[in-house]
Amino acid sequence: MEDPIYAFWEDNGWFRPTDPLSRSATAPPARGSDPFTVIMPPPNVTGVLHLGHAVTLTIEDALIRWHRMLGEPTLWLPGLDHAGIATQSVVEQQLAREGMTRHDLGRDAFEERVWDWVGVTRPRITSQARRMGASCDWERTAFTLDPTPRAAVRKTFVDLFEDGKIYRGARIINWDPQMLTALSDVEVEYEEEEGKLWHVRYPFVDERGNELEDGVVIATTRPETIPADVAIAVHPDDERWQPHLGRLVRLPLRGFNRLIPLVADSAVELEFGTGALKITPGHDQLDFEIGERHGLEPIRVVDWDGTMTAEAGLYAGMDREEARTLVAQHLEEDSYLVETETHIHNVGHSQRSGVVVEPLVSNQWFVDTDEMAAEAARVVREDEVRIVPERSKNVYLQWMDNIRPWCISRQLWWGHRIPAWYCRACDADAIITGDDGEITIDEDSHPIVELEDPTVCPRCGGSDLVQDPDVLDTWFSSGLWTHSTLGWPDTTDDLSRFYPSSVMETGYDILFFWVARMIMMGCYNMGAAPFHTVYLHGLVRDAQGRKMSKSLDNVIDPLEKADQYGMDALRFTLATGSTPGNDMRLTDERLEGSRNFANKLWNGAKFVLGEIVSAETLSPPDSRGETPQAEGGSPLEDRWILSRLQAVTDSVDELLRQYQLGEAGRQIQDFLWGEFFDWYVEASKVRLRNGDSSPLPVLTRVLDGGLRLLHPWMPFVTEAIWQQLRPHLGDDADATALIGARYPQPGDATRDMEAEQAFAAVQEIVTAVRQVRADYRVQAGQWAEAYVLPQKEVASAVSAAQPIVEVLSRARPLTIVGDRSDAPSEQIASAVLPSAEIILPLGGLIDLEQERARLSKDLESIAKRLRGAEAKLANEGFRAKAPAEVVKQAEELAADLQRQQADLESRIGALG
RNA sequence: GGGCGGUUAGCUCAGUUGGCUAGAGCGCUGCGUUGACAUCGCAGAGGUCACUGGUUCAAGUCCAGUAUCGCCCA
Repeated sequence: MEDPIYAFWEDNGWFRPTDPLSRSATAPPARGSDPFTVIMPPPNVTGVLHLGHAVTLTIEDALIRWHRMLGEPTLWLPGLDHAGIATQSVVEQQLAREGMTRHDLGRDAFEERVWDWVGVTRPRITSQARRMGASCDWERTAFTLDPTPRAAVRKTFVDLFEDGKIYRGARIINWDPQMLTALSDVEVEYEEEEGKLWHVRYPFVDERGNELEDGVVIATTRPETIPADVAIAVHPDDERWQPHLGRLVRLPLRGFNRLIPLVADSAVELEFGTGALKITPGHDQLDFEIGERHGLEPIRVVDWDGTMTAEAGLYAGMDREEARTLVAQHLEEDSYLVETETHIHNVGHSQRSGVVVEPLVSNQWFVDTDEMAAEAARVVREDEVRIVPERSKNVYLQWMDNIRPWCISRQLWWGHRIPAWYCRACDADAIITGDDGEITIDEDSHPIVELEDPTVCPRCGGSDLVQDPDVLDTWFSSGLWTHSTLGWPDTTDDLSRFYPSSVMETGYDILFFWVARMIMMGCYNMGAAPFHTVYLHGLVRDAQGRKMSKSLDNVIDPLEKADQYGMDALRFTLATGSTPGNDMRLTDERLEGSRNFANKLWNGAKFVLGEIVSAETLSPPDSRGETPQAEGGSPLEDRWILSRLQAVTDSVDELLRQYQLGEAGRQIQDFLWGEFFDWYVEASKVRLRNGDSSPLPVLTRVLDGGLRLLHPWMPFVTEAIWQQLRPHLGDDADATALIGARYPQPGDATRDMEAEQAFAAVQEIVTAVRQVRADYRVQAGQWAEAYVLPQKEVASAVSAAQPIVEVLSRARPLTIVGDRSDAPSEQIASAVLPSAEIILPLGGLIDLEQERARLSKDLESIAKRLRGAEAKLANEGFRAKAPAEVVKQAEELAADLQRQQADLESRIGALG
């Protein structure tokens, strides 16, 4: 059922931003009206659709469909991300199965191989999005490696370079020894692990270099980096070491005779370990900074692949872990190890490969983000960009305010190649060719960065140029996504029309990776923040609340669930399962519930449609009346349901404006199931069975309204039903498809509070009669005589609704009386309600004791509530300070309860 | 160490300007195949809203603190 409907929408052009007034998809785009625009977070091109995507697509599609139905030109722009490191590693794994590495293929052949793979995966991921029902404009689909996004990357890089914000240099970076690439700070995930803290004594030496008995004891978690130590640092306020500052200590490791100074630096934590810190600028960010302050050159002892370098002396060639153990053993044997304690510390792991990240000094490209971050913080702080949920604003601002330079170069082959060239003549020494023929660029080089590929060196005029071998961090191009997809750096119609977009909807887990970068780069390139609102959804977890992961084998495939329960059910479950920013658990039970709702809707609609069709075979459509309005003379249930439709319409509008999609969806469900099907449809049958077709316009109208309201959540089933309903809508058929029909609006009708109150009394009476029947085990199919004594306010409405009360409560004959003496008083079961008293003469079924117990129980609860109400009214403060309306309500309630209490007491008294 | 979030019925969760007897779905109990629907209907049981204190006429809701679980950042 789903695929043909999707094709029907797409073929008719509904996914394009269209003229809101025409309600036909083929009209030219409207220029005047403000569009509603969402740029879709581009899925990884080699990935498969997972639940994170499913949530994104569900929420964005709901927002888009809502705005489309509001008549705004809507653009939802889809795309795909080349996902450098992820895609490259997938293809490298394929090669590994063939017994090859990328180096066997060479760079160009490897890239071709990846493109081949992308050719396979690209259609897969988009067809999965289509299955979800995503009503995005496929004609505008963008890919991060398309010409326009490429040009955007090039232009941004050049601008930032010329601005002095992009530079190349040797800095300490996070190195992934498995993927063999640098990472940015946010790509490192910290995990608490139990490790050891080794306390090591570094002995002082005398003038001749002889080792002395005393020394400085430091605490370290990484003894294998001792060969890279260049100093010992203590806090300047640490009085223990004041007299010793500047003295030398000896590196306490076999094969080393290095003497290093004792320096003071306020970055040293007095409380941690022994208060003294070994300084290893080559393998620690903090030490690197301390080293720079004291003019200490870093030494690199851990190599790119995680083994020890030649600088590590006799430990060279060993793995990091192996060296650690051996160094510790040697320190102990040589009596430099003072103490070993277990220690919980945070260890950084590569987000991609999971291996322990090695901080090391490397030549990389960086973006100095300080100025961009200041602006990106400002637009959020001053609410030019609003973040939902509000609390995420603080998280964002805290990150922006403490931003550090962003390492953007990656030692990969798949991605945007860094647009920098080097002259073989000028930079002969800096261009180093490795054994494999691949080059690396040393620090002392002179990159040529221009908008067009350079052909000659601007300094020497030489034409032998080589391009930087690295590629850019994928998030660099993702950061431009809000405008590169619309044509930037060209000035296109789309760019002027759709930038900035309306809402950026994505998971909170990529707030820093992506949202932050988009705001920085959008402000930088476009001079305006890229969207007005950021909506962050939570993570989908499994039934136990665990994060889904391949290693836990608890990954739920959204499409498999859609096969099982239907796409509408999956979407409804995801959309109503959480509130903004909060995680949700996906369970089969909840999916079943949503499926049941879709099924209920289908069956209910089947009934309504059946009635309409059979009535029309008897009388032609022309003879039917106008669109029903809730008029005074209409039957109570008609007035009630039309008013309730308006009530839920008002509420849904308000909720959607506040991005409360979940609550809005639940309310629509409650309305359709709990009010329309459970009450109105059942009530309508009374007249229909009597050959009176007057409920049909109301059934039609309310079903139509309900389908419209629900469409953004359950597009397929609502469209399928609406297509059947449309021929019967007359003037209300305002579009050829529900996807383009007008969304119900506040102000479409006025509420009829009188009808709502009166029908509430009817519901109360019916429920009470059913309850008494159930208590006395009256056979479900059997009619039972009943009397109703309604309160004055609702008496006429209840009388008018008598046939309905009769059928719904299966009470016949049902007598409505004005006085208790008009009803029987023997062998009766009774109930006292706020709106009425009911009496069922059940004859032999009545058990006096049971009846006494029933009424006493009711009395007890009424009495309890009355005491509460009276206590409230007795409070002088309440009368004085509460709003008059609230006091009045309380008084009415107390009076009501008093009456009920008295009635119950007299009922019990009458039992003897 | 800093910040954020959760703690409401057996389970999963709603409850956003403080004002009804705190709701829903699932599960549970009883009845039921009444001409849309058993993927259903009707009725019912079930909660001192984590704890302590405060503000207020009034607190699940606001404030402070505690406990506990989780997340982010350092």
